[in-house]
Amino acid sequence: MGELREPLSELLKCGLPPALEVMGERWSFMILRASFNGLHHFEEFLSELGIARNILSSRLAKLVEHGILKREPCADDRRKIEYRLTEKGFDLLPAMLALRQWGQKYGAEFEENPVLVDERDRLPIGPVSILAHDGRTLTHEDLWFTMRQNVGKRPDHPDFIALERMTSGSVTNLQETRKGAAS
Amino acid sequence: MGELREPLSELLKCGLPPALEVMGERWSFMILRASFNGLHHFEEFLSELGIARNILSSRLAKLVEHGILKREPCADDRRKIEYRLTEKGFDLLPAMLALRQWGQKYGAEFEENPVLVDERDRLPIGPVSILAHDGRTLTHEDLWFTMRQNVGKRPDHPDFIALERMTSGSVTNLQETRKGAAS
DNA sequence: GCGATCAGGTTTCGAATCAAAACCAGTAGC
DNA sequence: GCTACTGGTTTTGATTCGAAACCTGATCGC
Repeated sequence: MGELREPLSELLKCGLPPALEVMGERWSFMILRASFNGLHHFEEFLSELGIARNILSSRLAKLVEHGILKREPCADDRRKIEYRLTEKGFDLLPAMLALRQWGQKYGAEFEENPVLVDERDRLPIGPVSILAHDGRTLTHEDLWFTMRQNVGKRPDHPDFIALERMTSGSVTNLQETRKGAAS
Repeated sequence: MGELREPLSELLKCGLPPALEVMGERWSFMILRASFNGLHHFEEFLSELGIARNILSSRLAKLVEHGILKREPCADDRRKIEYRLTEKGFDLLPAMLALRQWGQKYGAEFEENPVLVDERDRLPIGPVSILAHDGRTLTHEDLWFTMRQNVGKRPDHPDFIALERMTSGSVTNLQETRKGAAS
């Protein structure tokens, strides 16, 4: 990703802070992982994760509040509550897997077992990847930032060069360029 | 992912806990994001992120300790210290982007600007994806768990059916099967 | 029906973590 | 040698975490 930068003033203005508000807290990802593994009940999470009771209670409440899990009383036994992933929750799978694969690559001394496979051919899945719009896989060296109105413009475009060389000082100019182009 | 489960006893035995040991702490992902954006110095992180001084200090130390950033004194001004991403740090990009895209999709009311593009055609990147070994993109509905020695076996294999129907009680049996097959 | 048990919580209280502010130690510039 | 800058540490209070005890509404056994 070279020396390019996002405008520093916009560092907080991206999807990361809202994502971290829920998933940045301790145990959130572990609870999510347990959910992906088919756990649905309070006491299951409690005994499998080794989390404290009150913390589990407040985490589940927060995950429900943010629409990642849904909470519904069991039909057959009304003492029980079912916690199930919503679509929004399932959408966290790439993030969870990417983190897990990274931890496996660098942190773990053991082999995972069982292993996640593609249902179709039952072969292990590949690494979670960053894709171009046409499906090529990209690395950090293939990525650049550009202002929205310059998407698709060739790198010899003046705004582009400005962006590649972006420093703290050049940000203001670029912001002005943006406003000018928009009006 | 249906009703299948990983053996519950192995819930803790995966890449997630080691990954969360570093990246699960508050600010770790924000510091990482700032690093991807070309910030290298203590005071830069401090003023851009709005993090407390002592916390930043201990987070940077931890990220360095875990080999995600490297810490080296500046050649020209020995008051300054440079924090730079290592290869291990760059490998967190898919996880960070997946989280960020999720936050953008569900949490943010604003459009991101600037936007991440593919260097080659300057078009915005696609979503971070789970890939099969042959490059097809997979959703959670395409994924199954299977024991390592059953990789590639057709779904009509007896162990496979056991796995698809896996419940808390059937885990023990499967573990026995595994041991039997290994010996 | 009634006591025992179970699921899913709250409450309480000590320990660890976070955050704001003040202080400190090497450079660097002049 | 004086001052400012960079990258810390220390101190102190607020927040969060965690273990254990307690509570409330089903369900079960009889």
